[in-house]
Amino acid sequence: MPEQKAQEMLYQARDFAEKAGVTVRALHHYDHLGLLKPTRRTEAGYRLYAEQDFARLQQIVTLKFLGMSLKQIKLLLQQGHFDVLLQLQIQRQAMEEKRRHLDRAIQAIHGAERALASGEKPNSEIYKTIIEVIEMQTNTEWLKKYYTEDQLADLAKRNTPEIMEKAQNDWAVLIQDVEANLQEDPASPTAQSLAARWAKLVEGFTMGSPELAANLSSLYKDEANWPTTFKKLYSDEVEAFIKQAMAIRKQAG
Amino acid sequence: MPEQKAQEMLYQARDFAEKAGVTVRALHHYDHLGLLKPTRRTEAGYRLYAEQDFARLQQIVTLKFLGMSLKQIKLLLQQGHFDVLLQLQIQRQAMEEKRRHLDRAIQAIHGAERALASGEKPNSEIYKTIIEVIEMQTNTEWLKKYYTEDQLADLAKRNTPEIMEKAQNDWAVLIQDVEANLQEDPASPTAQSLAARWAKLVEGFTMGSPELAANLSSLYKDEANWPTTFKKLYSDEVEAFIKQAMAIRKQAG
DNA sequence: CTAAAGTCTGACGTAACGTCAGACGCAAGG
DNA sequence: CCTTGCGTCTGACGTTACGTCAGACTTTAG
Repeated sequence: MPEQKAQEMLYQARDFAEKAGVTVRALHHYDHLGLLKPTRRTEAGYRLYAEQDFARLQQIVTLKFLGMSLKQIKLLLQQGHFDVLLQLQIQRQAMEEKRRHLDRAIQAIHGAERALASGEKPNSEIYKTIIEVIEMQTNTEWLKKYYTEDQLADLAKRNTPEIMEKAQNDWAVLIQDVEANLQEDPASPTAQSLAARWAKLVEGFTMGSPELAANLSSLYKDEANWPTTFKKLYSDEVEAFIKQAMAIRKQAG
Repeated sequence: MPEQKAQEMLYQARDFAEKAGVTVRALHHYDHLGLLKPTRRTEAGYRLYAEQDFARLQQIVTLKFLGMSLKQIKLLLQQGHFDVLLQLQIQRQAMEEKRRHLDRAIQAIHGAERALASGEKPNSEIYKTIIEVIEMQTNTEWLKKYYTEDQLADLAKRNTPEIMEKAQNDWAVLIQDVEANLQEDPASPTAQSLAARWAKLVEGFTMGSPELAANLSSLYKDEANWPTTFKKLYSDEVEAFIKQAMAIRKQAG
């Protein structure tokens, strides 16, 4: 229950905490760190927070959402905002690196799930399979069988690591979506929309170059020689479904 | 230096650690936790690791890469692999959530950077601006001015949160790339490739629907009424450049 | 034999609170 | 006036995965 004190609106710990979506214990903690001291205390020592405290708490919560440590936050808030932006940019770069790590881990699990689900690997080799997937992510030697050095260099220049990893994820999401819609008619709008996304991803990789498209095609035909973990990026059902949908798309298109 | 002991190859702490890319201290720690005990000890108490220990250490490192805690790893390794896959899937979901959080934070910083760089907001309002960006991510009320409920519902159904966030990021990356190539001739291959990516993203949003494309266009024309943080997703220079490149693209294509 | 390196076992420090525990404050009912 | 019940306060320990000493050995090269 908020307290009316003359002109000022004061909040007790619990109300104040709820208003900002944090716990009372967190308030204690911030107080302890000198990060946010309540405006006033009652004689008995109860913390009383005012509106201005709320603004500060907002900033703290926000910066925490952005991944900053309380120590950094304290520094930023006490030394004013003359380099907050720079700090944020540094912070962003750190987070982008974390995201790359997460992406690789997620992809690795996805890859292992597929390899094990396809039954080509026994469940007992789960660890080996995961390690293979992880190594495949950083080792692209095998691609040289299908592309010239020039083409790979060109791809590498155009596709930064971030874009590559995002593309991998795009594929994973799309394949999931397709799998969830295998019962659809390949001519249906849903299927056609999936086909459109598929075409878009392929084009995103070849970037309109017919040579690349040709090599990509030869790569896919040579399934027998792929590294084990690349096998079964998608199931035969998915392949068949997309093939049909694409045929209809071309006809319509 | 590895020790030759009859038929067995034994490694001392440091060599073993380096072989696996961890620190000696980490080995102590794992030993302490009972996660990885060395095969043997010398009389003086020096740890000696064998090949079989290496396999186990590999698994530990791998699962750690996948974001598991040592406690979880210990459980998994001791109870055999009969539900490792399930654990991995659970783990993946947790990581995907972390990824979403990271994405939102990164986008928020990006958004604030743009808003501040464009000079429409004074640097002193940096916190307010960030909060606005974060709120805009979860509040799409303003879009209703341009799309019908039906269209928004349709978009929401087709574009899961993950896809939306990824798309936002796609745009950010592309815009960065364009900015880095403003000095190019809009007819150059580089520029045309950027234009292709641009068109692809637009199509990814409208999914081929002419109504959506029309609404998107009207949204962009009504720049004056966008929420502040949506302003200047890209600079006027970028807009002009892409306009030219797209014109040439249409002509050529 | 000595100095330089490597190893061992504690033990404290880190980040951001969660979770008691023990003591006190405050308003309402008996 | 006293008792409940609920809220708050101040420690203080627990958590995670080691990093970083510190003090005492062991091993090895010269």
